[in-house]
Amino acid sequence: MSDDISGRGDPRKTLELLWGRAPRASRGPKARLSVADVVKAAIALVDAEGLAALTTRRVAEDLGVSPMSLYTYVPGKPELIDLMLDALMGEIRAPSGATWRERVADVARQNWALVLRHPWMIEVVTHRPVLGPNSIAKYHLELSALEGIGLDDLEMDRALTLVLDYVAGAVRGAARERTVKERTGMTDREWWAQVGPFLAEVFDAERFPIAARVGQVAGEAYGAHDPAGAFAFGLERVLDGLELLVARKSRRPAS
Amino acid sequence: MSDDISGRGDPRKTLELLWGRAPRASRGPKARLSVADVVKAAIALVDAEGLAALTTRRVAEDLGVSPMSLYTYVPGKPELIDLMLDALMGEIRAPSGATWRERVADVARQNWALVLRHPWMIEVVTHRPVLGPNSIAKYHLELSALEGIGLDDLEMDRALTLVLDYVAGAVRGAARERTVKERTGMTDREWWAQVGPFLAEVFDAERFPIAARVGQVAGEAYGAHDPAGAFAFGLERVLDGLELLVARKSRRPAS
DNA sequence: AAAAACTCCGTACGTCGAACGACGAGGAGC
DNA sequence: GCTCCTCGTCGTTCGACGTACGGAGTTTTT
Repeated sequence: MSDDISGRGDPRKTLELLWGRAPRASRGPKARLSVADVVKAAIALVDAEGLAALTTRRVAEDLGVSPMSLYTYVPGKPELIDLMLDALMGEIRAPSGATWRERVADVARQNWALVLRHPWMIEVVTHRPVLGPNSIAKYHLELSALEGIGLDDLEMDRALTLVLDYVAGAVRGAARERTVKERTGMTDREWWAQVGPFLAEVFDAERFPIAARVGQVAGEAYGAHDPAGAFAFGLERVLDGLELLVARKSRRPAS
Repeated sequence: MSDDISGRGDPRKTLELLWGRAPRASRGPKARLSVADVVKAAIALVDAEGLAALTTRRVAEDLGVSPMSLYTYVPGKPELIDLMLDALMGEIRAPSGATWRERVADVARQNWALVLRHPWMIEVVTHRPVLGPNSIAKYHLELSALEGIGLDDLEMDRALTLVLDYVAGAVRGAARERTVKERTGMTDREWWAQVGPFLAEVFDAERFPIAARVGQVAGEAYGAHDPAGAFAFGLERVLDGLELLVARKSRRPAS
C-alpha cells in the first residue's frame, strides 16, 4: 500500500530501460515479449481498471506469461511505472496558436486532457523526474510555446513550471471525480444526498458565515463541483499574470 | 498498494467520526484509548516514517494494543486517513495582512508550509472532500481573505480554488524533494551525478535545442531544482492575475 | 445476580511484491 | 555438427498487508 512510487529503482537501470539501451541478450531463448509490450499491457490495464489493479500477477496474466517472467523485462514495479509515465508523455503534441498566450493555453489544456485520459497519472507519487525520451521531448515542445517573447531562460522555465503546476493541482479534482464515478459507482449527487442531511445537522452556519454563504452559492451553481469551469477560470488568471510579466519585460527589456 | 485512499468508507460513518458524533458507549469496559489518540499516533507515525509505514499493525504497536483493537475506534484505514487529514487542517490560521493580496499570499504560504510539514498529505488520493470541522473552518478562514473586495460568491470560491490548486501543484516538487532526501538518503545532487553522465550520452541536444539551453541554465542556476523559488515566482503571477480581475470588477462593478 | 453491551485480541484468509533456484532452449566455439 | 554455457521462463515460497470472525473478559443496566 502507498507504494505507487516512481523513481525508486536503480536510476541507472531505469534510464537504460527508458532509452532502450539495455544490454541485449545474445544467447538463450528468444524473448517472447518486449519491454514495450509489458508497458503497453500495463497502461491498458490501469486505464481500464485503475492503479490498484496494477499487480505483477495481473499484468503477467494479461500477457499470457507467468508473474515472475515480467522480472525479466522490468526490474520491478517502480521501474514499470516510470516507463508507463514516459510512454504517456508521448501523447503531448507541439502547442498550436498564433500568440504565445494561445500556445501556453494549449499546453495547459493538453496536459489537462492527458491526465483526464489517464486519471491514475496524478495518483502516482513521483519521487524523481522521469527523464525518458518522451518527457524530454515534452519539455522541449512546451518551452517552445514561450520562446522569443522576451523572457530569459530562467523565466521560461519558471513560467512553464507555473502553468504545469497549476494544471496538476486543478486536474486533481476532475480526475478524482471521474475515478470516483467509475470505481465506486456513486455519483457526486448520491454522495451529497447521503452526506448533506448529516452535515446540515452538524454544521454551524453562524460560526462560519462566509463558508455557509459561498458554499451554498457555489454548490448550487454547479452541482457540487465543476472542475472544468474552475480550470477555465484559473487558467485565464494565470495567463493574465504571465502576460503582465511579459509586458513588463518588453517595456524595460533590461530588467 | 495504491490504496492510500481517503473517502472510501461509509460516508455517514466517517462524518460521525469526524464530528465526534459516534454513539457513545454506555456499558462495557472503559475504552483504553480514544479516536483522537489513534489519529494522533497515526499522524506522528506517518510524519516520521512516511505514508508507507502506516499499517494497522504498526499504529497498534505504537499505541500498545493489538492490531484488531483499532477497529473498535476506527472502521478501517480509509476512515483513519480522513480523520488524519481533517486534524491537520486545524493547523491553518486566519490569514493575516492589510490588503487582500497579502492575505491571499498568506493563505497560499500557510498551505505550502502545512504540506511541507506533512509531505505525505499530497500522496493521499482523496476521493471525496473531507467534510470535517477543521476542513470547513479552513474553508471559511481562507474565504475571509477574499471577502469584500468586489468579487461575487462564485468568483470568491473560484479564486480560492485557483490559489489552492496552484499551491497543491507547486508543493509537490518541494515535498517530493524532502521525502526523497529523508527516505532514500540520496540527495538531488547525488542522483544527478548518477544520472547525468548517462543522460548526456543519450540526449540529443540538436533535436531539442530549447530544452537543452533552458534546462542547462535552469539547472545551473539552482542546483537541479528550487521549488521554493519557483513557488515564489508562480504565486506572484497568480496574484497578479487575480489583481487584474479585482481591478476589472471595481472599474465596472456591474459586469 | 443475571443479562446485555461493549472492549480487546488470537487466529486466519486472501492478496500482494518479490526472492530463489530448477528447467530447458538455443547461440558460440570448436 | 556437437557441446557447453548463457539466459529466458516459471513453480514455489516468504513475509507483510488489511481485516473478518468469534470468544473472553469487563462494566453497566435491569
